[in-house]
Amino acid sequence: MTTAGAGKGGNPGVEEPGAEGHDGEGHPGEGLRARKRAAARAVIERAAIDLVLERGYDRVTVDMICAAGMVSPRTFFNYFGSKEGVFLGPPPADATEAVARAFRADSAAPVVFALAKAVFSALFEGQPDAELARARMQVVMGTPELLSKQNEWMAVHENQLVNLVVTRYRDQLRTEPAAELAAEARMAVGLALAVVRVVLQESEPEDDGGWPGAAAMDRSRELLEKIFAR
Amino acid sequence: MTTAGAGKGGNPGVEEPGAEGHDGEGHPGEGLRARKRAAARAVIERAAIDLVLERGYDRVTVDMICAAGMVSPRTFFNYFGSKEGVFLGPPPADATEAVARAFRADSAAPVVFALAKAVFSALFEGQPDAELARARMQVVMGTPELLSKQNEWMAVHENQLVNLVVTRYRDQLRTEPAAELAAEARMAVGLALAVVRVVLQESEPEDDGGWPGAAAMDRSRELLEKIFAR
DNA sequence: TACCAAAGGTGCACTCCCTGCAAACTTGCA
DNA sequence: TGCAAGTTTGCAGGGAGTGCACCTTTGGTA
Repeated sequence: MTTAGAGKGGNPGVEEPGAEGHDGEGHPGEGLRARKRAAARAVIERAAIDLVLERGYDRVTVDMICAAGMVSPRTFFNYFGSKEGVFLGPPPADATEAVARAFRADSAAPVVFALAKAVFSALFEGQPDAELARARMQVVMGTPELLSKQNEWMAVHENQLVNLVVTRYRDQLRTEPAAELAAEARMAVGLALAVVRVVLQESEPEDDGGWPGAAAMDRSRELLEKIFAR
Repeated sequence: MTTAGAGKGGNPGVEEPGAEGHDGEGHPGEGLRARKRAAARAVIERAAIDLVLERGYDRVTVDMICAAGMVSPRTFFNYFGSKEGVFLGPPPADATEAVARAFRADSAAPVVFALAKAVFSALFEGQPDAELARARMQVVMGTPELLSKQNEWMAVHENQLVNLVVTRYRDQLRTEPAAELAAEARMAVGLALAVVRVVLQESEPEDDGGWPGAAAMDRSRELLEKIFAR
């Protein structure tokens, strides 16, 4: 959605065939239709990731992925909406809610870290296949274009995150004028996303397998304090 | 550089005709050749910006810009390398050096703010025509795709910025192991870029005319302190 | 002043991403 | 078994971006 096409406008144009979004495998009793879809999806994703891992993002064409995944290009676009889509997973719509949930769940941590953690868990949750998730990560981290899209992803939802934070401020009975709170919230969100980006880049793909969890987060916290201590 | 083309790889492929980069108007005594180039460049940029302001980014095609700017599409790409290029200005290569200079120049301010300020000045410096610069800004801010590219721009050069910061740490006679310093620097850069992004978004296009200078920066500083005070 | 080599601009053909549309094919179900 | 809804696919086409060969303009020179 960056370049071609006449009347585009963004991921919204991706009207996935079935109803329930992006499952990893297709729950057993969901009808042949749904299972087939999920399977096809999985095959294509796998093919795409392997291909890119092997040849690099821009030496892989959509046609290649389709050949390997045994679908027509048209179907590919029906599923993922764009070449990037197959690597970045479903567009934010679904994910934002997850972030909100995670954020509200832990009201103890300082805003910035609670937020960062929430974004993280949203980024990694609902991915049943750890190996696949890691491979995907590796691809995204290693491809500036995709990384950039990831960030865009975050940027698009900055507003919702800001609202989330403002709400928390309100819950903390803070009484500054709305504009003040919003400004502070915006900055907090910016910082949180920065933390996410940094941690994401720190963590090498050949890690222990899990995703950068509390450990990395604590470390980044130390760093922040150090930076601001002077 | 996001979508099309076979063997691309990035802005690098933009081999501008002349030598000296992107002047706004062409210094009087530079030879007819250079002056013409600069003039053509200016005309195209102006046309592009006006067009987008009027119709929105993705309702403007490169062909339209070329028609308005009176050059062939091929020439357009020779000049700017991509549709985005005409709005984002010259790719980082030139700009990074400017950031480095600005950063080194003020060693008094805390790292994060010195860095943010430096990026700002690099972003806006060397643009003789304030009105044009503002219009460009307006376009970029109002177009997610372009905004995302801006960020990519920053991301690509994060490493160089990190080195810059590490060097400063060294100058401050800090003795932590290299890895430590690098990690801290990376985080600092991340924060600085976050500040830049936030300030950029805060400042509305219909501002007083200048670019978000020290004022906004000071404000963001207050915010940061507030956020970390708890 | 006429001429020439280099620099720059263009047209052309082609690759690639992506979309709308309608035909063909599957599946779920009565 | 038959049909309606759900899916896949082919086709045609638009828009970005590139390599290449050719033509025009400049800058300088004899």
